[in-house]
Amino acid sequence: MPDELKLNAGPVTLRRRALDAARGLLAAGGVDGLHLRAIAAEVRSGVATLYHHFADKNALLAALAIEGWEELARAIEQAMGSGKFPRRIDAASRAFLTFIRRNPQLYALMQTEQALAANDAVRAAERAAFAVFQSSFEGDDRVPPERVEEVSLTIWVLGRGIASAVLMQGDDDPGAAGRLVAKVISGFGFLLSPRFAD
Amino acid sequence: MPDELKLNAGPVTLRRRALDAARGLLAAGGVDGLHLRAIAAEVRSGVATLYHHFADKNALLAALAIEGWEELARAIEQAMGSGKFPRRIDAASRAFLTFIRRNPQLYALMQTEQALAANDAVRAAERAAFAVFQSSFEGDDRVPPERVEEVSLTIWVLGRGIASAVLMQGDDDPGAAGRLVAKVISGFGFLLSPRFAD
DNA sequence: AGCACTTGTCGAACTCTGTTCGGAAGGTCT
DNA sequence: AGACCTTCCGAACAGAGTTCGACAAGTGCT
Repeated sequence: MPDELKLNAGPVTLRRRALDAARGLLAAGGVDGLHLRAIAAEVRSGVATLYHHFADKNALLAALAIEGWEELARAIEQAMGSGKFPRRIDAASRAFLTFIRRNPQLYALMQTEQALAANDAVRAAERAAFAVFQSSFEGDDRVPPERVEEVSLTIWVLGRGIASAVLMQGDDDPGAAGRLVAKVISGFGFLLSPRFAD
Repeated sequence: MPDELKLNAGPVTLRRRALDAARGLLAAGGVDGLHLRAIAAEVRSGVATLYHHFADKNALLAALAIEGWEELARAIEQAMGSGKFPRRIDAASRAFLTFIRRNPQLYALMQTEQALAANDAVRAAERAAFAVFQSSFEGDDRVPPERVEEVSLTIWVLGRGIASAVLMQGDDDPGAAGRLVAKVISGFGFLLSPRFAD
């Protein structure tokens, strides 16, 4: 994680360091490889100390997920403003896929950790990220305002599916993930084109 | 699980009973609530005994997932042959969504359990199920043969995304899942229609 | 200064998992 | 009868999250 991506300013508390360490361990070993004792060792504290900064392990994972959604939202926002794509939805979608490719384990946590499904704060952060994504359709004359929600939701959900499929692929073939994404995008493009006459 | 859905014939071995018990516990409490001791208690055996029928817990989960993919493949096949929909892809998609709605926890295991990502047998079962799904496009004149793979993959992945989104929703609002699915399908339909001019 | 209270810290212990070990019971060959 | 294999199990082990009780350092009040 380069410094310029860290918008987590403020004092470097133990909580902050623990979250950073957890993020590193998460990227290295996935959720299953993320243990409190390892985090504690990384920040040179006792395990019990972590419980003074997080209610329990789920709270720590939730904090991680929330920061993930916020980061994704910022990435989408920034991509939309960059003007590199003629259509903002294309920039937003690309930012989404880039985030997944760069933070697969973090995104897996954000998306599939059942223990976070009941966490209101996490879901609020996800809704906020989706709202940013949805805003990429503003001013797009191809979809009328009353359709924007369902259309953006469809693409958002397709993105979730792509992430899910990519994550489930083994790491044996490094190019497999890229080819899979390319196929899906190509297939989607065909379905959107007039060649597909319903 | 009604009896007519059980195509797991053969002798009622302990392995078979353990899998059935596991499936019940899975549906009740999710993967996180599935413990070997609970399974052992359910089939009235010792925990160690389970290790004579499964190499470890992952092997048991893998067996569960494989049966899930096989069951999904059968459901899709059956739906395509029923003729209730004019287009076979519609029947197949419907069967997919029905399976997810009826077996959310099992599908979550099949789709997102990282421990199964490296299991070849599970992934082969998934590929087989996808092959059945893909066959629903045979004879569909809207998509040329060379496009069938990527188009069916796109819809398959969209289904994964829907499942993922539904599973992440809390259980607080029972109708939320249905509304979400409806929105996505509606949005997808709009994108496919000529009204969406790219 | 003295005292109470809060905060941050930690080692040790507890519970609950998956897992392994050694042995017992029962069948099937030679 | 003896050797072997399969199936079974209680007990113990190791590794996770979690809780407990205590200690140190600061802060505010008298």
